[in-house]
Amino acid sequence: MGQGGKDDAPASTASTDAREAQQQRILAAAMACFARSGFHKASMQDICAEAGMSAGNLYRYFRSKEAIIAAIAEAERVRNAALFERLQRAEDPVRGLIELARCYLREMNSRDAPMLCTEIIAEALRNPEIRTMFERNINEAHAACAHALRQGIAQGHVDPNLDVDVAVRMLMALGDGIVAHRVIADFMTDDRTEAVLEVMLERFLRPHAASTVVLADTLSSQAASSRPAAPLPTSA
Amino acid sequence: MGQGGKDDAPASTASTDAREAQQQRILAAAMACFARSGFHKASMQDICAEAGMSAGNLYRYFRSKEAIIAAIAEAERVRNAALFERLQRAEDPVRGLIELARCYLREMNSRDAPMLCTEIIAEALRNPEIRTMFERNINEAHAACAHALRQGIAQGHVDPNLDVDVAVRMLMALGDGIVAHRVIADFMTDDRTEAVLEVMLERFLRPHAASTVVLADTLSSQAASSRPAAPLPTSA
DNA sequence: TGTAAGTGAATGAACGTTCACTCTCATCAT
DNA sequence: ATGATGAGAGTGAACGTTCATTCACTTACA
Repeated sequence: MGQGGKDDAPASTASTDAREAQQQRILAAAMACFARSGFHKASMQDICAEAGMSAGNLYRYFRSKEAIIAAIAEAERVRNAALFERLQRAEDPVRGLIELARCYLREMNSRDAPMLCTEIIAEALRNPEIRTMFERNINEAHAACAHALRQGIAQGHVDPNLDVDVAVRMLMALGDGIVAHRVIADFMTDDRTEAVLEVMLERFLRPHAASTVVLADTLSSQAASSRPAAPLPTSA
Repeated sequence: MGQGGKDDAPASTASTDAREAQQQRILAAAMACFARSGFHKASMQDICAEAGMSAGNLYRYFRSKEAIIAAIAEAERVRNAALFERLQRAEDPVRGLIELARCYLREMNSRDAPMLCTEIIAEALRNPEIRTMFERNINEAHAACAHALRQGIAQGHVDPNLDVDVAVRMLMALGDGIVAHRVIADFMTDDRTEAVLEVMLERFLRPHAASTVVLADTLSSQAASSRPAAPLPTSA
């Protein structure tokens, strides 16, 4: 990312670069193994073999298996931040979300990525330490999408009757679910999936002519007026 | 399901009933353990302890850990069949799907059920044997929903421009995703989630006044005319 | 008394992690 | 030039645990 030059930074980076390169090698190997077998079934020996490295040496770069998972979480967070930055720059938040979904699906097109993503979710649900590692990622995604939606409401691009926080979580749930189902349902090609997804988001989010009255309960009206009840979880 | 009477079937069921009761006890214990720890981390000893039973005795009822998982898959399949039967009897398929989603969310309201559900999906993505066990469930769900949607299209309740197979998979993905996210996002109460979900399904599935032109590509038109390209997966 | 139900210690394999060790190579007094 | 030095890179056998599964055994009932 940062220092591109060769002889610019004088000292203390010559060996640090090599160290980070090794860490990256281990991370890539671990992601492949975790995707293939899950956090529990993938053994450190598997990761060592995938990284072409002995066990003893691997432990010089990561304190434990858990530390590797934490590093994966951080890498994912950084990668996602780029997606959300593009969303914030979008004129129309709905189009921005559709474009974000497109990019996300493209990134999740490999064989490994969707499996790792689903494994992370499953493990986060039950293991508090893993959940803590990825909670920041989820909260940042939620905050970015919710901000985009509220901005869209203010501009008239988005239905003001929507329960923003729940709607955002629904979209995140949809994304995670699609990523998983695409592994099983091979007829969900990029083209077909993106087309249906675009229709879904447009219809769901856009303002409606007050015909479908089902909305506007006490719940959603309260969410539209002031700050909603629970912008981010962790409390009651 | 079947034999309800007490003295109807004469022989060979007196001890068979006790055997099935034990199997159910083991299954319930296993589901709790799998939900708590995942398929790999939950040990047979854990399941034995949860079921109040020794290891040797448990193996008299299930040949292996995998056999327990297969039995869980079958139990889920039977339970889901009841939901889909109600869907088929619904006059308006959209309302039927909304009602199905409501029931599904209610069933997934416990602490364990969503975790087990997500664990199943994660494991099905990578383990071919587990995938085979649950593939029938997924295909039956897909078939039931797709049939309902096509019926709804014929009756004018559902947008005929929808790519039915992809749309169905999207709804299944949404359901699975919501179930998982509700564990993390405690603000997704039953009320708020059901309200937003109803809006989403209504807007997504209902026929539209041809204003949002985004649909009607070559893909979705082909899916609307005859049998779609891939009603069920497994092939190219 | 025979058959099904139930026990729990034992088994070998595999797990995450550690540790005593070798190898590589820049440094520097000689 | 040379060879001693020592720190970091890398190795792989070994550790104590835990795993799924088995089996010789006891208990309960018909």
